[in-house]
Amino acid sequence: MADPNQRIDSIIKKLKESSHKLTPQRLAVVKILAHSQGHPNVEQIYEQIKSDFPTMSLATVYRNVMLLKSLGEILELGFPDGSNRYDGNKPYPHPHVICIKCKKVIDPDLDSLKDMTSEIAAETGFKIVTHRLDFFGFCQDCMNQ
Amino acid sequence: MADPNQRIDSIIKKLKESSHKLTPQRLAVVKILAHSQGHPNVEQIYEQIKSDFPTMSLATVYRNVMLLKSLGEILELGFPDGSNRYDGNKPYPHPHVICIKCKKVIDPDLDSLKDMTSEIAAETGFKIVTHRLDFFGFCQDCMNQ
DNA sequence: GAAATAAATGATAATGATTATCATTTAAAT
DNA sequence: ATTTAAATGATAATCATTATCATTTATTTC
Repeated sequence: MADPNQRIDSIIKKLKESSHKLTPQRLAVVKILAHSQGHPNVEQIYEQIKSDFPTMSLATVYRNVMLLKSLGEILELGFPDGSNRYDGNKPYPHPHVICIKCKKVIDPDLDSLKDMTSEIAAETGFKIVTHRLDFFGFCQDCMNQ
Repeated sequence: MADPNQRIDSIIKKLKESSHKLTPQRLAVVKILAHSQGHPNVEQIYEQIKSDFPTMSLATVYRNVMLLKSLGEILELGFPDGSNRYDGNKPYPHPHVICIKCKKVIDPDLDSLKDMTSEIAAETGFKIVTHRLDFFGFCQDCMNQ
């Protein structure tokens, strides 16, 4: 994965460039997302921060996650079941594999991922902006139970 | 697309097999989904039925759409923005192209759609059950404005 | 470093899509 | 025609997210 400190620095730079203030609450959200592996949701980010920052408000987590998303620094993963998870490491479209049971989300390597986007654009006349490719199933841990 | 009458017959058969009653309300929902091209949402199904069936309840549309989904006769498309649309013609995973502006959803032909599922299963150890492949952009109509 | 100010925060209310509840109605079996 | 389990209509409850607003604070300016 991307080096967390590098990610943190680059996000802080983006925040300053867009003249946003660097509050302790904001920095806490940035740090968690830059270090995250498991694609956390807002509630998980909130709980993690609250343990050493008890005055943190859930609304503030929502606001900062929204801001980082609008700056293009994190990727929002809205899933078919309505849940939202966030990827602070690779803020660009990439495939995901989701366990239907334990809800873990992983980033697979996919060699055969051709440039389907250009084929779609040619066939439909759309100007394609982004895409989603998600596989749903059961992980090995959940199958062994 | 699949022949609507064929779809209606096959859905009715499924309903009878699973001993569900065939009410006028239920049949209206089935007919609209079997004839639909544009991947309607629940509200659109409801509005369309209400015009010649004014006592129709929104809750009944939700219930029947849910039932048809659980019988595997329609495909629910939950999108990242939280919206839900339904495909009554091809109730199996297939790619979609979505216009971000006018929200139209079309089913493209995609030659290069390899069997990525087996590659993912091999790499991750997951037992893959389903997948989603969606492209988001602007359709030609919306670009010409 | 103190004052000024626009932005951020915390607490909570509002929203909107979906689901649950429950009394009444109805499809289909007997 | 009678019976009964299922379906319906109306509406309340839910839950994640967004909006509101008074208060606090990071950063700029002197």
